[in-house]
Amino acid sequence: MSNLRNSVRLMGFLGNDPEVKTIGEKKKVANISIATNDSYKNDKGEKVEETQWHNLVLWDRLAGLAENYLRKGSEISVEGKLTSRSYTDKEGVKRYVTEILVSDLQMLGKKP
Amino acid sequence: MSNLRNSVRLMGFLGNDPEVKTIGEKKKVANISIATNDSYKNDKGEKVEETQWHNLVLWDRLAGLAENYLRKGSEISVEGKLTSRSYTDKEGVKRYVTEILVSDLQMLGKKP
Amino acid sequence: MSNLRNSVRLMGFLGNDPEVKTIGEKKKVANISIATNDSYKNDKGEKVEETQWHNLVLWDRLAGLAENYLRKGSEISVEGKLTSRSYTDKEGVKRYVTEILVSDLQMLGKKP
Amino acid sequence: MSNLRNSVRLMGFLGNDPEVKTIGEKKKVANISIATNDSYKNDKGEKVEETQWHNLVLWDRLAGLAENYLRKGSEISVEGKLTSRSYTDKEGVKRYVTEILVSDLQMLGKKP
DNA sequence: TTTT
DNA sequence: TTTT
Repeated sequence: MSNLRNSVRLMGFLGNDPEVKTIGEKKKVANISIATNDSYKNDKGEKVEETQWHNLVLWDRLAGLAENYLRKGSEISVEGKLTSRSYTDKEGVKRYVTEILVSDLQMLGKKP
Repeated sequence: MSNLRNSVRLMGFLGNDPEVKTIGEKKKVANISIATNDSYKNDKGEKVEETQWHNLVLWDRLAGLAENYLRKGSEISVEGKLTSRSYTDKEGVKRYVTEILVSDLQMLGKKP
Repeated sequence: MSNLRNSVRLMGFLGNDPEVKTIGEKKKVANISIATNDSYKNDKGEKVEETQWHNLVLWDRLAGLAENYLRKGSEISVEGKLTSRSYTDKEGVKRYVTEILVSDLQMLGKKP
Repeated sequence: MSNLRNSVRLMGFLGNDPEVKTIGEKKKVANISIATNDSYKNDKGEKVEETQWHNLVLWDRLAGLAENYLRKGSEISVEGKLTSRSYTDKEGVKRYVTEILVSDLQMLGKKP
Protein backbone atom coordinates (compact mmCIF):
# COMPACT_ATOMS: atom_id res chain seq x y z
CA MET A 1 0.00 0.00 0.00
CA SER A 2 2.77 2.41 0.85
CA ASN A 3 3.91 4.33 -2.19
CA LEU A 4 6.80 5.67 -0.16
CA ARG A 5 8.55 2.29 0.23
CA ASN A 6 8.27 0.99 -3.33
CA SER A 7 7.29 3.22 -6.20
CA VAL A 8 8.05 3.20 -9.93
CA ARG A 9 7.00 5.84 -12.44
CA LEU A 10 7.47 5.36 -16.16
CA MET A 11 6.50 7.23 -19.32
CA GLY A 12 6.85 5.25 -22.51
CA PHE A 13 5.44 3.53 -25.56
CA LEU A 14 3.79 0.11 -25.89
CA GLY A 15 5.87 -2.34 -27.90
CA ASN A 16 2.84 -4.51 -28.67
CA ASP A 17 -0.89 -4.72 -28.15
CA PRO A 18 -1.78 -5.65 -24.54
CA GLU A 19 -2.15 -9.35 -23.73
CA VAL A 20 -5.36 -9.69 -21.78
CA LYS A 21 -6.54 -12.80 -19.95
CA THR A 22 -9.71 -13.45 -18.00
CA ILE A 23 -9.26 -15.51 -14.85
CA GLY A 24 -12.27 -17.33 -13.51
CA GLU A 25 -15.47 -15.41 -14.02
CA LYS A 26 -14.59 -11.80 -13.54
CA LYS A 27 -10.91 -11.30 -12.84
CA LYS A 28 -8.98 -9.74 -15.69
CA VAL A 29 -5.24 -9.23 -16.07
CA ALA A 30 -3.30 -7.42 -18.78
CA ASN A 31 0.39 -7.70 -19.59
CA ILE A 32 2.05 -4.79 -21.32
CA SER A 33 5.59 -4.11 -22.44
CA ILE A 34 6.72 -0.49 -22.67
CA ALA A 35 9.92 1.17 -23.82
CA THR A 36 11.41 4.16 -22.04
CA ASN A 37 13.86 6.19 -24.07
CA ASP A 38 16.41 7.14 -21.54
CA SER A 39 19.83 8.66 -21.09
CA TYR A 40 22.28 8.04 -18.25
CA LYS A 41 26.01 8.19 -17.56
CA ASN A 42 28.04 5.02 -17.85
CA ASP A 43 31.16 4.08 -15.89
CA LYS A 44 33.29 6.33 -18.11
CA GLY A 45 31.04 9.31 -17.47
CA GLU A 46 29.75 9.15 -21.03
CA LYS A 47 26.14 9.94 -21.72
CA VAL A 48 24.45 6.85 -23.14
CA GLU A 49 21.12 6.86 -24.98
CA GLU A 50 19.37 3.61 -24.26
CA THR A 51 15.97 2.09 -24.63
CA GLN A 52 14.81 0.14 -21.63
CA TRP A 53 11.94 -2.33 -21.82
CA HIS A 54 9.64 -2.86 -18.85
CA ASN A 55 7.01 -5.51 -18.12
CA LEU A 56 3.80 -4.12 -16.66
CA VAL A 57 0.95 -6.03 -15.03
CA LEU A 58 -2.51 -4.50 -14.73
CA TRP A 59 -5.54 -5.94 -12.92
CA ASP A 60 -9.28 -5.38 -13.14
CA ARG A 61 -10.26 -1.80 -14.00
CA LEU A 62 -6.79 -1.01 -15.37
CA ALA A 63 -6.76 -4.26 -17.38
CA GLY A 64 -10.09 -3.31 -18.92
CA LEU A 65 -8.75 0.13 -19.72
CA ALA A 66 -5.70 -1.42 -21.42
CA GLU A 67 -7.90 -3.82 -23.39
CA ASN A 68 -10.16 -1.06 -24.65
CA TYR A 69 -7.85 1.88 -25.21
CA LEU A 70 -4.21 0.81 -25.51
CA ARG A 71 -2.49 -0.50 -28.62
CA LYS A 72 1.05 -0.98 -29.91
CA GLY A 73 2.63 2.47 -30.06
CA SER A 74 0.34 4.09 -27.46
CA GLU A 75 2.12 6.43 -25.05
CA ILE A 76 1.31 6.06 -21.37
CA SER A 77 2.43 7.25 -17.95
CA VAL A 78 2.18 4.76 -15.09
CA GLU A 79 2.85 4.44 -11.38
CA GLY A 80 3.26 1.11 -9.64
CA LYS A 81 5.35 -1.20 -7.53
CA LEU A 82 8.47 -3.11 -8.45
CA THR A 83 7.94 -6.85 -7.99
CA SER A 84 10.03 -9.91 -8.75
CA ARG A 85 9.16 -13.56 -8.97
CA SER A 86 10.84 -16.76 -10.11
CA TYR A 87 9.62 -19.77 -12.04
CA THR A 88 11.13 -22.88 -13.62
CA ASP A 89 10.97 -22.95 -17.43
CA LYS A 90 10.42 -25.94 -19.74
CA GLU A 91 14.14 -26.78 -19.70
CA GLY A 92 14.16 -26.87 -15.89
CA VAL A 93 16.05 -23.59 -15.61
CA LYS A 94 15.05 -21.24 -12.81
CA ARG A 95 14.08 -17.85 -14.25
CA TYR A 96 13.59 -14.49 -12.56
CA VAL A 97 11.07 -11.96 -13.78
CA THR A 98 10.78 -8.36 -12.68
CA GLU A 99 7.44 -6.67 -13.29
CA ILE A 100 5.72 -3.42 -12.38
CA LEU A 101 2.35 -3.93 -10.72
CA VAL A 102 0.55 -0.84 -12.03
CA SER A 103 -1.67 1.18 -9.66
CA ASP A 104 -2.24 4.31 -11.74
CA LEU A 105 -2.28 4.94 -15.49
CA GLN A 106 -2.63 8.01 -17.69
CA MET A 107 -2.89 7.90 -21.45
CA LEU A 108 -0.70 10.44 -23.21
CA GLY A 109 -0.33 11.85 -26.71
CA LYS A 110 -2.73 11.60 -29.55
CA LYS A 111 -6.17 10.23 -28.75
CA PRO A 112 -7.19 7.88 -31.59
CA MET B 1 18.63 12.23 -17.41
CA SER B 2 14.88 12.62 -17.31
CA ASN B 3 13.47 11.53 -13.97
CA LEU B 4 10.01 11.87 -15.44
CA ARG B 5 10.39 9.00 -17.92
CA ASN B 6 12.00 6.39 -15.69
CA SER B 7 12.09 6.77 -11.93
CA VAL B 8 12.18 4.31 -9.03
CA ARG B 9 12.02 5.18 -5.34
CA LEU B 10 12.60 2.60 -2.65
CA MET B 11 12.94 2.57 1.13
CA GLY B 12 14.33 -0.59 2.59
CA PHE B 13 17.00 -2.56 4.43
CA LEU B 14 20.29 -3.97 3.13
CA GLY B 15 20.34 -7.76 3.06
CA ASN B 16 24.13 -7.86 3.07
CA ASP B 17 27.19 -5.64 3.22
CA PRO B 18 27.76 -3.77 -0.05
CA GLU B 19 29.95 -5.47 -2.66
CA VAL B 20 32.39 -2.83 -3.86
CA LYS B 21 34.74 -3.14 -6.83
CA THR B 22 37.31 -0.73 -8.17
CA ILE B 23 37.51 -0.53 -11.94
CA GLY B 24 40.71 0.75 -13.46
CA GLU B 25 42.34 3.44 -11.39
CA LYS B 26 39.54 5.48 -9.99
CA LYS B 27 36.15 4.14 -10.98
CA LYS B 28 34.23 2.49 -8.19
CA VAL B 29 31.00 0.52 -8.30
CA ALA B 30 28.91 -0.90 -5.46
CA ASN B 31 26.22 -3.56 -5.62
CA ILE B 32 23.58 -3.60 -2.93
CA SER B 33 20.53 -5.73 -2.31
CA ILE B 34 17.66 -4.22 -0.38
CA ALA B 35 14.34 -5.57 0.89
CA THR B 36 11.14 -3.55 0.78
CA ASN B 37 8.39 -4.75 3.07
CA ASP B 38 5.34 -4.17 1.05
CA SER B 39 1.63 -4.88 0.91
CA TYR B 40 -0.55 -5.10 -2.18
CA LYS B 41 -3.76 -6.72 -3.37
CA ASN B 42 -3.56 -10.00 -5.25
CA ASP B 43 -5.91 -11.26 -7.95
CA LYS B 44 -8.47 -12.27 -5.32
CA GLY B 45 -8.47 -8.80 -3.80
CA GLU B 46 -6.67 -10.13 -0.72
CA LYS B 47 -4.06 -7.98 0.96
CA VAL B 48 -0.72 -9.73 0.75
CA GLU B 49 2.32 -8.88 2.86
CA GLU B 50 5.40 -9.53 0.78
CA THR B 51 9.08 -8.80 0.90
CA GLN B 52 10.56 -7.74 -2.40
CA TRP B 53 14.29 -7.81 -3.05
CA HIS B 54 15.90 -5.24 -5.34
CA ASN B 55 19.36 -5.05 -6.88
CA LEU B 56 20.93 -1.61 -6.71
CA VAL B 57 24.00 -0.34 -8.57
CA LEU B 58 25.91 2.70 -7.32
CA TRP B 59 28.82 4.46 -9.03
CA ASP B 60 31.59 6.77 -7.85
CA ARG B 61 30.56 9.09 -5.03
CA LEU B 62 27.57 6.93 -4.11
CA ALA B 63 29.70 3.76 -4.25
CA GLY B 64 32.15 5.35 -1.83
CA LEU B 65 29.32 6.35 0.44
CA ALA B 66 28.01 2.76 0.41
CA GLU B 67 31.49 1.40 1.14
CA ASN B 68 32.03 3.70 4.08
CA TYR B 69 28.63 3.96 5.72
CA LEU B 70 26.31 1.11 4.70
CA ARG B 71 26.22 -2.36 6.21
CA LYS B 72 23.88 -5.33 6.34
CA GLY B 73 20.69 -4.12 8.04
CA SER B 74 21.18 -0.42 7.22
CA GLU B 75 17.98 1.39 6.20
CA ILE B 76 18.17 3.62 3.14
CA SER B 77 15.97 5.60 0.79
CA VAL B 78 17.03 5.74 -2.87
CA GLU B 79 15.98 7.18 -6.20
CA GLY B 80 17.17 5.81 -9.52
CA LYS B 81 16.37 4.34 -12.90
CA LEU B 82 15.05 0.91 -13.76
CA THR B 83 17.48 -0.89 -16.07
CA SER B 84 17.63 -4.39 -17.50
CA ARG B 85 20.41 -6.31 -19.16
CA SER B 86 21.04 -9.86 -20.27
CA TYR B 87 24.08 -12.13 -20.10
CA THR B 88 24.90 -15.78 -20.75
CA ASP B 89 25.77 -17.78 -17.63
CA LYS B 90 28.32 -20.61 -17.24
CA GLU B 91 25.79 -23.19 -18.41
CA GLY B 92 25.12 -21.20 -21.57
CA VAL B 93 21.69 -20.06 -20.40
CA LYS B 94 20.65 -16.52 -21.25
CA ARG B 95 19.80 -14.64 -18.07
CA TYR B 96 18.00 -11.34 -17.54
CA VAL B 97 18.86 -9.00 -14.69
CA THR B 98 16.89 -5.98 -13.58
CA GLU B 99 18.78 -3.39 -11.55
CA ILE B 100 18.19 0.10 -10.18
CA LEU B 101 20.90 2.56 -11.20
CA VAL B 102 20.90 4.79 -8.12
CA SER B 103 21.14 8.58 -8.53
CA ASP B 104 20.25 9.74 -5.02
CA LEU B 105 20.63 8.10 -1.61
CA GLN B 106 19.60 9.02 1.93
CA MET B 107 20.57 7.04 5.00
CA LEU B 108 17.70 6.47 7.40
CA GLY B 109 17.26 5.25 10.95
CA LYS B 110 19.90 4.82 13.58
CA LYS B 111 23.30 6.25 12.78
CA PRO B 112 25.94 3.77 13.99
CA MET C 1 -6.95 10.00 -6.84
CA SER C 2 -4.31 10.13 -9.52
CA ASN C 3 -0.83 10.31 -8.05
CA LEU C 4 0.50 10.91 -11.53
CA ARG C 5 -1.14 14.33 -11.97
CA ASN C 6 -0.33 15.87 -8.59
CA SER C 7 2.19 14.34 -6.24
CA VAL C 8 4.50 15.76 -3.57
CA ARG C 9 7.09 13.83 -1.59
CA LEU C 10 8.92 15.35 1.35
CA MET C 11 11.36 14.16 4.02
CA GLY C 12 11.85 16.51 6.91
CA PHE C 13 11.53 17.47 10.57
CA LEU C 14 8.50 18.75 12.49
CA GLY C 15 8.95 22.34 13.66
CA ASN C 16 6.29 21.93 16.36
CA ASP C 17 3.97 19.39 17.91
CA PRO C 18 1.02 18.54 15.64
CA GLU C 19 -2.13 20.64 16.03
CA VAL C 20 -5.02 18.21 16.16
CA LYS C 21 -8.71 19.10 16.01
CA THR C 22 -11.78 16.89 16.20
CA ILE C 23 -14.59 17.86 13.86
CA GLY C 24 -18.08 16.71 14.74
CA GLU C 25 -18.10 13.32 16.38
CA LYS C 26 -15.42 11.33 14.69
CA LYS C 27 -13.58 13.35 12.07
CA LYS C 28 -10.06 14.29 13.04
CA VAL C 29 -7.62 16.60 11.30
CA ALA C 30 -3.97 17.34 12.10
CA ASN C 31 -1.85 20.26 10.90
CA ILE C 32 1.89 19.81 10.80
CA SER C 33 4.72 22.04 9.71
CA ILE C 34 7.90 20.39 8.46
CA ALA C 35 11.27 21.71 7.36
CA THR C 36 13.16 20.28 4.41
CA ASN C 37 16.85 21.08 4.31
CA ASP C 38 17.49 21.52 0.68
CA SER C 39 20.06 22.73 -1.81
CA TYR C 40 19.43 24.14 -5.26
CA LYS C 41 21.05 26.45 -7.79
CA ASN C 42 20.03 30.10 -7.86
CA ASP C 43 19.96 32.40 -10.88
CA LYS C 44 23.75 32.87 -10.66
CA GLY C 45 24.34 29.15 -10.72
CA GLU C 46 25.43 29.22 -7.08
CA LYS C 47 24.49 26.36 -4.81
CA VAL C 48 22.23 27.65 -2.07
CA GLU C 49 21.49 25.80 1.17
CA GLU C 50 18.00 26.65 2.19
CA THR C 51 15.40 25.46 4.63
CA GLN C 52 11.89 25.28 3.24
CA TRP C 53 8.85 25.05 5.48
CA HIS C 54 5.78 23.12 4.36
CA ASN C 55 2.24 22.95 5.76
CA LEU C 56 0.82 19.44 5.90
CA VAL C 57 -2.79 18.42 6.48
CA LEU C 58 -3.66 14.90 7.67
CA TRP C 59 -7.12 13.40 8.09
CA ASP C 60 -8.53 10.51 10.09
CA ARG C 61 -6.12 7.58 10.46
CA LEU C 62 -3.11 9.73 9.60
CA ALA C 63 -4.29 12.48 12.00
CA GLY C 64 -4.51 9.90 14.77
CA LEU C 65 -1.06 8.65 13.93
CA ALA C 66 0.30 12.21 14.12
CA GLU C 67 -1.44 12.81 17.44
CA ASN C 68 -0.04 9.67 18.99
CA TYR C 69 3.45 9.38 17.58
CA LEU C 70 4.72 12.68 16.16
CA ARG C 71 6.30 15.50 18.13
CA LYS C 72 8.43 18.58 17.49
CA GLY C 73 11.69 17.35 15.97
CA SER C 74 10.29 14.04 14.64
CA GLU C 75 11.56 13.08 11.18
CA ILE C 76 8.98 11.88 8.66
CA SER C 77 8.61 11.02 4.99
CA VAL C 78 5.27 11.87 3.34
CA GLU C 79 3.47 11.67 0.04
CA GLY C 80 0.48 13.83 -0.83
CA LYS C 81 -1.14 16.35 -3.11
CA LEU C 82 -0.37 20.02 -3.52
CA THR C 83 -3.47 22.11 -2.73
CA SER C 84 -4.11 25.83 -2.48
CA ARG C 85 -6.95 27.79 -0.97
CA SER C 86 -7.71 31.40 -0.15
CA TYR C 87 -9.40 33.08 2.79
CA THR C 88 -9.94 36.62 4.05
CA ASP C 89 -8.08 37.44 7.27
CA LYS C 90 -9.22 39.65 10.18
CA GLU C 91 -7.93 42.79 8.43
CA GLY C 92 -9.96 41.96 5.32
CA VAL C 93 -6.89 40.97 3.32
CA LYS C 94 -7.25 38.01 0.96
CA ARG C 95 -4.66 35.36 1.83
CA TYR C 96 -3.49 32.31 -0.10
CA VAL C 97 -2.39 29.14 1.60
CA THR C 98 -0.62 26.20 0.00
CA GLU C 99 -0.85 22.89 1.83
CA ILE C 100 0.05 19.28 1.22
CA LEU C 101 -2.88 16.91 1.72
CA VAL C 102 -0.99 13.86 3.00
CA SER C 103 -1.95 10.39 1.74
CA ASP C 104 0.99 8.34 3.01
CA LEU C 105 3.34 8.78 5.96
CA GLN C 106 6.43 6.96 7.22
CA MET C 107 8.18 7.75 10.48
CA LEU C 108 11.95 7.95 10.18
CA GLY C 109 14.90 8.13 12.52
CA LYS C 110 14.97 7.32 16.18
CA LYS C 111 11.84 5.69 17.57
CA PRO C 112 11.22 7.19 21.01
CA MET D 1 19.93 18.63 -5.08
CA SER D 2 18.28 15.75 -3.30
CA ASN D 3 15.07 14.72 -5.04
CA LEU D 4 14.32 12.47 -2.12
CA ARG D 5 13.83 15.28 0.41
CA ASN D 6 11.69 17.65 -1.66
CA SER D 7 10.05 16.55 -4.88
CA VAL D 8 6.91 17.63 -6.70
CA ARG D 9 5.50 16.05 -9.87
CA LEU D 10 2.64 17.59 -11.78
CA MET D 11 0.83 16.96 -15.05
CA GLY D 12 -1.40 19.76 -16.23
CA PHE D 13 -2.34 22.52 -18.65
CA LEU D 14 -0.96 26.05 -18.96
CA GLY D 15 -3.52 28.69 -18.05
CA ASN D 16 -1.63 31.37 -19.98
CA ASP D 17 1.36 31.89 -22.21
CA PRO D 18 4.64 31.75 -20.25
CA GLU D 19 5.97 35.04 -18.86
CA VAL D 20 9.64 35.18 -19.77
CA LYS D 21 12.18 37.70 -18.47
CA THR D 22 15.85 38.12 -19.25
CA ILE D 23 18.01 39.02 -16.30
CA GLY D 24 21.32 40.71 -16.98
CA GLU D 25 22.91 39.49 -20.18
CA LYS D 26 22.17 35.85 -20.38
CA LYS D 27 20.02 34.66 -17.48
CA LYS D 28 16.47 33.82 -18.41
CA VAL D 29 13.52 32.96 -16.17
CA ALA D 30 10.02 31.85 -17.10
CA ASN D 31 6.91 31.86 -14.93
CA ILE D 32 4.13 29.46 -15.77
CA SER D 33 0.79 28.70 -14.20
CA ILE D 34 -0.64 25.22 -14.66
CA ALA D 35 -3.91 23.59 -13.67
CA THR D 36 -4.10 20.03 -12.39
CA ASN D 37 -7.54 18.45 -12.59
CA ASP D 38 -7.62 16.37 -9.51
CA SER D 39 -9.90 14.31 -7.35
CA TYR D 40 -9.54 13.57 -3.66
CA LYS D 41 -11.68 12.63 -0.68
CA ASN D 42 -12.87 15.38 1.63
CA ASP D 43 -13.56 15.10 5.35
CA LYS D 44 -16.93 13.46 4.67
CA GLY D 45 -15.33 10.81 2.49
CA GLU D 46 -16.90 12.33 -0.61
CA LYS D 47 -14.96 12.39 -3.83
CA VAL D 48 -14.35 15.98 -4.85
CA GLU D 49 -13.33 17.08 -8.34
CA GLU D 50 -11.14 20.12 -8.02
CA THR D 51 -8.84 22.16 -10.17
CA GLN D 52 -5.64 23.24 -8.48
CA TRP D 53 -3.44 25.99 -9.88
CA HIS D 54 0.31 25.88 -9.44
CA ASN D 55 3.03 28.48 -10.01
CA LEU D 56 6.10 27.15 -11.77
CA VAL D 57 9.50 28.81 -12.14
CA LEU D 58 11.92 27.73 -14.86
CA TRP D 59 15.49 28.93 -15.39
CA ASP D 60 17.87 28.97 -18.33
CA ARG D 61 17.46 25.99 -20.67
CA LEU D 62 13.99 25.22 -19.37
CA ALA D 63 12.97 28.90 -19.60
CA GLY D 64 14.07 28.92 -23.23
CA LEU D 65 12.11 25.76 -23.87
CA ALA D 66 9.01 27.34 -22.34
CA GLU D 67 9.49 30.50 -24.39
CA ASN D 68 9.80 28.59 -27.64
CA TYR D 69 7.40 25.71 -27.29
CA LEU D 70 4.79 26.30 -24.57
CA ARG D 71 1.58 28.28 -24.95
CA LYS D 72 -1.72 28.68 -23.14
CA GLY D 73 -3.41 25.28 -23.16
CA SER D 74 -0.20 23.25 -23.61
CA GLU D 75 -0.06 20.05 -21.56
CA ILE D 76 3.16 19.36 -19.65
CA SER D 77 4.62 17.03 -17.06
CA VAL D 78 7.16 18.52 -14.63
CA GLU D 79 9.34 17.59 -11.69
CA GLY D 80 10.73 20.13 -9.26
CA LYS D 81 11.07 21.39 -5.73
CA LEU D 82 8.49 23.05 -3.53
CA THR D 83 9.68 26.51 -2.46
CA SER D 84 8.10 29.34 -0.52
CA ARG D 85 9.06 32.97 -0.17
CA SER D 86 7.51 36.10 1.26
CA TYR D 87 7.40 39.71 0.10
CA THR D 88 5.64 42.92 1.09
CA ASP D 89 3.09 44.16 -1.44
CA LYS D 90 2.24 47.76 -2.41
CA GLU D 91 -0.22 48.06 0.49
CA GLY D 92 2.45 46.96 2.95
CA VAL D 93 0.89 43.55 3.48
CA LYS D 94 3.26 40.61 3.87
CA ARG D 95 2.47 38.00 1.23
CA TYR D 96 3.55 34.38 0.94
CA VAL D 97 4.10 32.69 -2.39
CA THR D 98 4.61 28.99 -3.00
CA GLU D 99 6.29 28.03 -6.26
CA ILE D 100 7.68 24.92 -7.91
CA LEU D 101 11.27 25.33 -9.05
CA VAL D 102 11.20 23.06 -12.11
CA SER D 103 14.13 20.72 -12.79
CA ASP D 104 12.66 18.49 -15.49
CA LEU D 105 9.95 19.06 -18.09
CA GLN D 106 8.23 16.91 -20.69
CA MET D 107 5.76 18.21 -23.24
CA LEU D 108 2.64 16.09 -23.59
CA GLY D 109 -0.29 15.81 -25.95
CA LYS D 110 -0.66 17.24 -29.38
CA LYS D 111 2.43 18.90 -30.82
CA PRO D 112 1.29 22.10 -32.57
C1' DT E 1 -6.32 30.98 -16.23
C1' DT E 2 -6.18 25.13 -18.52
C1' DT E 3 -8.12 20.54 -20.06
C1' DT E 4 -10.97 15.94 -20.47
C1' DT F 1 9.59 26.34 13.94
C1' DT F 2 13.14 21.31 12.59
C1' DT F 3 17.53 18.65 11.73
C1' DT F 4 22.46 17.11 10.09
